[in-house]
Amino acid sequence: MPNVSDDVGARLTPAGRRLLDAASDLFYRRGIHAVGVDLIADTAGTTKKTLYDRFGSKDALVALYLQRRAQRWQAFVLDHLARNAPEPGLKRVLAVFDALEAWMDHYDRGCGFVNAHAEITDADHPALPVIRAEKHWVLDLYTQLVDEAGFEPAAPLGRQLTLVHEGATVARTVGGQPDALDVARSTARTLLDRAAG
Amino acid sequence: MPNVSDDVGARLTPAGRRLLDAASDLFYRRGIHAVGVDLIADTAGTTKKTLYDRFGSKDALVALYLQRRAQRWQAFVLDHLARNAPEPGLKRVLAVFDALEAWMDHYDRGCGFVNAHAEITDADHPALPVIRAEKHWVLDLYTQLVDEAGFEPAAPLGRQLTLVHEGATVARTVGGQPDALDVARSTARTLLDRAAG
DNA sequence: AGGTAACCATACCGGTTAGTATACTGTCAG
DNA sequence: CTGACAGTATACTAACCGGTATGGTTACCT
Repeated sequence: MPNVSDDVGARLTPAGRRLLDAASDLFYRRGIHAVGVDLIADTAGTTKKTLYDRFGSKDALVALYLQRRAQRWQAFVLDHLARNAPEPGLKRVLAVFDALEAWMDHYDRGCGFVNAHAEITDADHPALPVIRAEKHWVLDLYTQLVDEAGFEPAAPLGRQLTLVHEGATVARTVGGQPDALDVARSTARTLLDRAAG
Repeated sequence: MPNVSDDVGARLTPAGRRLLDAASDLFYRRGIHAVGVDLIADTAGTTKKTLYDRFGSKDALVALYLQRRAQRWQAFVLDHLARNAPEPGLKRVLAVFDALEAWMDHYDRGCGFVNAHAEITDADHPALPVIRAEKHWVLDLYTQLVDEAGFEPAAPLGRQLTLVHEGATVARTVGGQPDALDVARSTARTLLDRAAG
């Protein structure tokens, strides 16, 4: 079952929170390599000293940025499902695509995890497990929702819907197709319809 | 109709060719921001002077890298189709996913265009039109193949298959699912089956 | 013979990179 | 009272960034 733990930034000091907020915004909008620690410290209204006292390294800060982003994204989806489609079934599965569309209305630079993965080449980077975990969470979410909706076996259908989900994200941002999520929903409906038939 | 023009690097001088070769490999494997012009020149066994004499700027070199990558990818797909599924029909549509899988056997860092898009934030960057064009080419390819296979209307089905295509690329690399293309093929088969029914 | 394109080598420019060092101020708890 | 913690401010390192400048050497073309 998808689970969302406590907020990553909950135990941070005020300056630490400002740093993580500034870094998150800058990393997502301008990329990781393009944003230096000096800019992060200046934007947060503090100093590099405090940044390294709190987070130890830029890589750790990057990992924390993605960890908190994953938590917020997951909480957003679960909240959307609870509000709009609380009962198991086909409608609840399709509501994930609505949640993705609503999420992307606030973020126009695509998937922060895919983007981070593009910039990280070091196999030991602490952000890599976070990225993998987020992708796994989406797969598990679809698989579980499909299972709860009564489809059997659920795993293959969950994997198919995950492809559509990721493809829609790329098509909308990189491909420049504003209505990519309409296509995704129609695709998902067809796949679910077929599996039910 | 998908078209592939002459090789981008055809008119380059020997040193220019070495520079573009080195830059292409480095940009794809390590990312754009992480690779400096000094490293490119050293790897190519030449100097920065020659790099700027030939290409004018790093941005222009990036655009050329993506342009040539798009040409090679497109030629690879069309060649694969001509060899393995020369006749219009369902098999020819599905063969694109085989081509994608074969292509990705050589490249383990995902879609170079999605990765480049993640690093480029300047709206005036000369590489952006190249990225858009590549994504558009894939969409046109699927739409045309579906049309030639007799599906009507072809456009919606082409868009659906494009989502599956992009999603499989992300799932295989970022998601760490080695068999993502098996899922993509089964998904595509279902969608085509459904549209034919 | 003279021009030109291609190339190599080196040095330089101002600015930025991640990360560390030093020194000082405030607050709060034992 | 004292030590620990959070913070600010500034300076510093050594390396790297994209881009430019200077100067010289081939080779080919007219």
